Amino acid sequence: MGDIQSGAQSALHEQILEALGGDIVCGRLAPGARVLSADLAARFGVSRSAVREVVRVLESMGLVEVRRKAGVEVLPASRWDSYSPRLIRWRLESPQRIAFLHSLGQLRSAVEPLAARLAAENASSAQRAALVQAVMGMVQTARDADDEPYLRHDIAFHSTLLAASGNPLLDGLAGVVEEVLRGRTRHALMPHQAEPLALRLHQEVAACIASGDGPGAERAMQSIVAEADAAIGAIGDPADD
Amino acid sequence: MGDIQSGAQSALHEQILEALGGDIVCGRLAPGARVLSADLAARFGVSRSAVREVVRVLESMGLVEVRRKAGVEVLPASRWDSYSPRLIRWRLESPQRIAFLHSLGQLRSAVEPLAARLAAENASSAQRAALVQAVMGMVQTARDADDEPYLRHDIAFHSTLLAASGNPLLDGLAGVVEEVLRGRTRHALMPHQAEPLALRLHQEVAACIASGDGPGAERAMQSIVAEADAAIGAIGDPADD
DNA sequence: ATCGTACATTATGTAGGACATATTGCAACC
DNA sequence: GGTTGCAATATGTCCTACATAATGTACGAT
Repeated sequence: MGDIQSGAQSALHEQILEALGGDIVCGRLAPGARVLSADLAARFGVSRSAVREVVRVLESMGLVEVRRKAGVEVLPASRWDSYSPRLIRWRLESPQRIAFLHSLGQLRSAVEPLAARLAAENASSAQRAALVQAVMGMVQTARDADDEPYLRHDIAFHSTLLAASGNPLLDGLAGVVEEVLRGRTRHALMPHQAEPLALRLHQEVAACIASGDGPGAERAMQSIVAEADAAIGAIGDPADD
Repeated sequence: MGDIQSGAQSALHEQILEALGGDIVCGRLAPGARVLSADLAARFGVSRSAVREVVRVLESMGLVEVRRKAGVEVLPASRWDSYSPRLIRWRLESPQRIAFLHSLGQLRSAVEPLAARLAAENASSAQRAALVQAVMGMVQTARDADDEPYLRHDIAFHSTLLAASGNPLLDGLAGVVEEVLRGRTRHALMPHQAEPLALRLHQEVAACIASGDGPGAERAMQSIVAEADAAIGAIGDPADD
């Protein structure tokens, strides 16, 4: 809420988008609430042009609906299109973050094993090498698993795997998975040291894909996602800031 | 391309969004291409404001990136966020429609069986009843499976099932699945009469969910998606308009 | 001749006013 | 009391003006 800081020059609509979107996703603007775009302009201290662009984007994400004469109406969560990376990020910043991470975990448990099997069949040799490389990077940085370098290798692993599936829709989930991994680290849901089991499973997936063992890759990836979801539960449940 | 028809009043930006988005997704505007927003305004015969709103939405979907002084740049498909219902629709209208439907089929083969199992565990009694109801509607309209009433029941079945999973992210795929079913009908990829096997499988899923049989629902749903994907291949491959 | 830097050009970012238009809600009338 | 019509209002669109930042070029130095 409140005014927009005039620190970062330009990207004004970006800031307003973040503010408004965050307000809606976190529930500070409840579904059914109506706001007049003129009021928004006044509240944020910007022109109507800027507000209109923001509202258009929110509308395209299904967060709001704009009705002539009635202002913009906040829509219920069921109408949001949940796979916009921005929306994912907002949800990971909302108080219901833990529940949402579990939903993401369930989705990954269905999608990533399939992607692993397809990757074992379709990956290019460069991609197979990149997967092995990523795992090596994870092992080398495992002592600080809650730090940026480990995160980067983890992201590279999963992104490469999804891309290697050869299915553009599975690849399209790379951004979502990345937000999950980032959110997990950012919100201190990662152990300081990487789980040895997790590392071993990542190695196995990479090895199976390298050798073209689809079912093996699928099984190992199932274990990865199950382990990850369990870890969030263990850490996240007590300390629910 | 060309000018915007002045027939439909208002919703101007909507029309431009459809035109521009379609051009990009169908490849008429190739990735890497740069357009000046002033040129766009001139081409469509509208003001810069309208174009700006459209460009913002396209940017939020990852279709374009706007660079100061360099105009808007069309991004490669890997950058698009693939799950926007609009984007799905555009892709189903593009020449690569058949390939995309197979990608969607793979995704559904991972997601919908999981959703069916979860639905068997979590569905409300109203949802269980709605599923049975939807299947009954499909049976009754099965003689014109390529027609609107059958389509409506089919959509109701899958949407209800995804919602009943209790996972908002799976529910979030309802729009995607709906576009698949609609696209399949619109582009004449449905048989005139419904496959008896498909009907029987839908009945089995509904029955399993009604009785709380998760694994059974999962298996039957696997068969549904496999059958659907096979059907598209059979019809779509020869007649690839 | 090539590289680096400084500047002018240029297209976007933002603001704000103007008019058109559709929807809402009230009021009058049947 | 229900229906029709009118007026108020907020959005849709357009236009103009100025600020700003990035690009590409030209100049100078090495």
